[in-house]
Amino acid sequence: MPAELDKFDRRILAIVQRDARRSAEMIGTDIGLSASAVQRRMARLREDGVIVAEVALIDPHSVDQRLTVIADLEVERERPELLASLRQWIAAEPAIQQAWYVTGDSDYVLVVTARDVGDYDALMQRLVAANANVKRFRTRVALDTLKRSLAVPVNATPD
Amino acid sequence: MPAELDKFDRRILAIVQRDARRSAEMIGTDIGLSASAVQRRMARLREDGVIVAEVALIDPHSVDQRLTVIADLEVERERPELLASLRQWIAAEPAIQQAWYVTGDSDYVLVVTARDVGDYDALMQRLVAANANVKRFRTRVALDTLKRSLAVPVNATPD
DNA sequence: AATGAAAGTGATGGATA
DNA sequence: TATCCATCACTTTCATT
Repeated sequence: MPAELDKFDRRILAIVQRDARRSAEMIGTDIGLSASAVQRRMARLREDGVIVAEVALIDPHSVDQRLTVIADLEVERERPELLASLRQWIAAEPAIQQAWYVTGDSDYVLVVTARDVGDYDALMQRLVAANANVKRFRTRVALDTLKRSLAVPVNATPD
Repeated sequence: MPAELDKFDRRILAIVQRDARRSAEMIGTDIGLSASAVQRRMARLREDGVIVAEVALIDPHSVDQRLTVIADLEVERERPELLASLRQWIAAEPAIQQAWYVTGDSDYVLVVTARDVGDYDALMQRLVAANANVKRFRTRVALDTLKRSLAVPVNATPD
């Protein structure tokens, strides 16, 4: 399960998590491996779940999603049976991009995308109406997005 | 610049932001278009910057990044000349996946990935040492990641 | 202007040594 | 692992609507 990753695997990961369209041949010349060796490794990395998915990143503005909001949810800890349904609600809502259960006074942190404040407000009203255990939430509007990625440091030169 | 997206474009986006490896032919049969039409549209969506990138998503655990932290930074507003260097510092730091300038009492929200608490602590000490305008920060450790994506709702059936 | 079909190019994923 | 080769996917061209 904790797949052993060597130097080559890590270099492949470093490349494809920036550009998944790059051909195996180009990656191979970059890292000093043949194209088929790169392909084999990528197949194994997918198989092992190291590469979870390959996705296109869309500019939110181009699809009229101009607003990003960080929402902190505070929930009633006394009703654990409602937590599962809150989690399902979050999972099913496309406007919620990311969600963590966190330490500190507010229990969940959400990253929400919306057309405008009205759209966001409607979403949060639906969230509160559908989840009785949400005590309150705090809204922080992103005035500027400095960085937006899910890339992870892979330490490409350990060997 | 605000590219006009029709029903087909939106359906393509809905698909490729979940799976960028899907062939143009399969997408075409799904949405009722030929493979070459799909390819042409995808080329245009890339050209217009609607598709920003196509990337592989890596499981953080498989590369020993077990910790995700939401860090709220509070900075001195009085020294705008230091803000630019803070932004550069954030941009250059691979452990910081996402960063927003937000409304509310803490000015920046960061999503940070790290091996463990020691790794995270060292990062934040470097951040504070390198950026004199950072007054304080708050750390919230993600105990559970419910959702992790940059997918955006595309409203695939407006027409 | 955008489509679908067909031809040409290039990448991929096997088998083999 | 690298090389070879057949297959698949992508890109361009072109005739059509």
